[in-house]
Amino acid sequence: MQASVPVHRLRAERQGLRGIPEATVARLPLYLRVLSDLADSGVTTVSSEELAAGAGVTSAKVRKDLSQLGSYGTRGVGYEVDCLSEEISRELGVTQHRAVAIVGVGNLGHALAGYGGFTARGFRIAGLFDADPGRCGELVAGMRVRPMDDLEQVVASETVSIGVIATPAGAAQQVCDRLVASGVTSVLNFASTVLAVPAGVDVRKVDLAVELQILSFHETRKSRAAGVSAPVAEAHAVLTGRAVS
Amino acid sequence: MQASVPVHRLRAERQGLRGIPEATVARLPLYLRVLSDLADSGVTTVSSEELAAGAGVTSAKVRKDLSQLGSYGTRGVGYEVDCLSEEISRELGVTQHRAVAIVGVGNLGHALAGYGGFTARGFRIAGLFDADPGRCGELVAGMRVRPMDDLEQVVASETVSIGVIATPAGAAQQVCDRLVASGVTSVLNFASTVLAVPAGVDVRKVDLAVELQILSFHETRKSRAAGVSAPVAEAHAVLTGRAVS
DNA sequence: CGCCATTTGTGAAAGCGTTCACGAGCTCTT
DNA sequence: AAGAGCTCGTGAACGCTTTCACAAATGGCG
Repeated sequence: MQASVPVHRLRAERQGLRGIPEATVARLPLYLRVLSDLADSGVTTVSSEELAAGAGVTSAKVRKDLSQLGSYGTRGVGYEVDCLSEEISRELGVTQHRAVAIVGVGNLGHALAGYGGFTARGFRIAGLFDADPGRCGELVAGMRVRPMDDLEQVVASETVSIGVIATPAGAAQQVCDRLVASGVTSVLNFASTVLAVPAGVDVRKVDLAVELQILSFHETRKSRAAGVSAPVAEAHAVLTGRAVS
Repeated sequence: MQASVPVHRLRAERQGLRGIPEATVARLPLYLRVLSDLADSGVTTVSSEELAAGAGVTSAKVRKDLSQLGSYGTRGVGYEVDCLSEEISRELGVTQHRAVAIVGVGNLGHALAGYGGFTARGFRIAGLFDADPGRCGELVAGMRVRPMDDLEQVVASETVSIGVIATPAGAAQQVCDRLVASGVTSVLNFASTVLAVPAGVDVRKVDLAVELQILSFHETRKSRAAGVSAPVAEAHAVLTGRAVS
């Protein structure tokens, strides 16, 4: 029952051809945002040090990350903003505007639909769906909420590749199954449930309560430390410089 | 400018006394949720295997994680649900209901205020704040939106330790500074900016656009693999079995 | 009571990710 | 043209995380 499937060949393939480490992939969007801001400011070149400062990481990390994509920097000068930006966008696949379906138009679904960051970063909301018939037809962020019955048709016709689940936890798995069955191969899950998906489908989970609990842990650590010894609190501060998810 | 502050003593302290690894801390909330569900179902004991299935991790991880808190399991039997649940809650510091301040009551702020998961997991919303005077006084999730001027007073009188930033990126740093100056030592940042904070303050960042971009990367990887060679796609599928954040 | 099935707890090993340190290469100045 | 100064790219070292494998401990059963 241990599911120790061939973990061997995995790395062989990953490192072998075009193998970019997960940790690097998670930081590429950060660099991309900084580059966008720089481009808007008219800056044409940027050093790894500056890029690092903007993204909240170390310059060594920036250089190593970018070296994974190839050599797009110039020694003694830095990176060309436009060129690098384009390169990262291409690697992330955000040049082709991907279609996204949002399921569940409650509080969170509303927020997601109205969130400008999605469209600004190369994503297009192909549809909003809700199981509640009373909510269907409602206008949210300029789009009409559709019934769940339309899901399959929209996913297919709009070639939706990413599904966002913003439903209550109880409905999440069922919704996920329908998304996957319709052809969605990536899921962003806001419900506090672990989703079971077939191989080949990616799931990322965002749980707000978890984030708060992690912060809470460090809070209690800080108060404890304060009552015991000062250097602990100090050392802790250093640790928490990185604010990655 | 490199900020290579004493990274030495850090681990010395972390491992030394009550040093729980970050990776473990990030999973404790997952276990806690599963335990809550089990308790609601009337289950009294649980094995590492079951707990692992519920949390979407491996059983080895569960055992190693829980062993960090001490020995709360019984060999041959498993863990006692109530006992373990209490132990984790205590370690995370969610037994004492922490006060949270939410700044920025736009789309996202609304969603956060109305999100039941916060109060259900031991957090209390001490106040909603917005810079827009037109929005102040408005009722959101049964609470009145307060002007930013009230921030310091509320943080102090309600002993708010966690601040949630749901403002536009432009205002985030300024809001963060005010929160920290008022005494907040943990920040959950939804704005797509890197926040500068003094030592001793924790920041966690949640960026929805980043999550989508990471998924987009894997999508392009999948399509590329499909067009190039089959085994790559297969290996990738194995990789993505884990759906952790 | 002794054995067997079960499951925890944990060293040891392997895998990743980060940091360090420095050579390589570019630009500019003299 | 040569040297100085800067910054990228990268192998090597280090530390954290995960995985593996198994001894230790428990409960049940004959």
